[in-house]
Amino acid sequence: MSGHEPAVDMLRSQGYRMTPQRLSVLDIVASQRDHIGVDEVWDLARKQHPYVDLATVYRTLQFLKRLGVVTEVLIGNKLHFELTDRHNPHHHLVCSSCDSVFTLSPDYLSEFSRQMVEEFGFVPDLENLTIGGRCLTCLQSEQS
Amino acid sequence: MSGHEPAVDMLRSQGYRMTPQRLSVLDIVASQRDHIGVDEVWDLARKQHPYVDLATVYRTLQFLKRLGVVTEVLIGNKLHFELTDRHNPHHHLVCSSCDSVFTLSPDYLSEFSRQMVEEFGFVPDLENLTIGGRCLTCLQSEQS
DNA sequence: TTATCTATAGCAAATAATTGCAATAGCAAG
DNA sequence: CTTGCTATTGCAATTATTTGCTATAGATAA
Repeated sequence: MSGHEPAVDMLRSQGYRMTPQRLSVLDIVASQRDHIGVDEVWDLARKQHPYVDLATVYRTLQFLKRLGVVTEVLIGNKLHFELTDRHNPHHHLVCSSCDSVFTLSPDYLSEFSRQMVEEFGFVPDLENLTIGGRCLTCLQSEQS
Repeated sequence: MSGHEPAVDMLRSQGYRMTPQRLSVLDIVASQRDHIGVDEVWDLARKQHPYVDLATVYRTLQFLKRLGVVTEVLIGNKLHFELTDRHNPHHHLVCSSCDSVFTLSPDYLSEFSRQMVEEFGFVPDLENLTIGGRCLTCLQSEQS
């Protein structure tokens, strides 16, 4: 009915519960074309429910992130989220000057990831990694 | 007298000012063996001055970070800082389970960095990048 | 020295995100 | 359908960080 039945079953089998609030947050993130800020998720969620607490939105997003359902992107100093795209995985590059977000093929970091695991037993969470820096446009428009 | 004369001159020549607060924060970070949390910097700074505002500590640390003098490390969800070590540059890997911090040679990401610049004109700030993930110890002690 | 310019500090308030606790409500079992 | 267990919510408070504004005080030049 909402298109998330497999996810719901998966949750239940793990001892988690599917609540209207969670379903709502998931639907909202899933229906975005792009990543969305926490406050925007909250605003949209409140249109569906008489009241949804902001803390619940935060907790739900972290919960879905832990399950790998959504991906976190740090823009400026606000958290954004997008539905994890298993068919088109990518990393995020964010310009600290203009907050532009660029997506990057995982190919660029797959060797790095492999090395971390192999040499140090450290499994990096590149899925939710935001790499900060300066984009071409901002670098060019900087006097020095 | 405090060992930061070159830095002070550099600041002044750029139009910045060296204040007792800034010098204090710099000294504190520089005297740590390891990275240090913002609140700890604040506590130590207040021992040197009758009053130093927490906002000043935050602003000073961001200021010094922008100049490349200190490096930011995100541990858990608190910012830590360490003196940038030009002779032994490194990245940080942080376990999201136990908050252990591992340092990593820049060699592992130099090729990646080069590619970002060359292919996208994006200059990543790997200096202040914290890579999250799970360390070997935590992975082993996880039931599943 | 003294005057001047303006970067910086203190302060208070705002913003972002997290957390503890008691009440509620999923959901599995009977 | 009812019951019981406990995951999850709402709520309030807390923590972490940032920001706007005004007064202060570095630093340069007269």
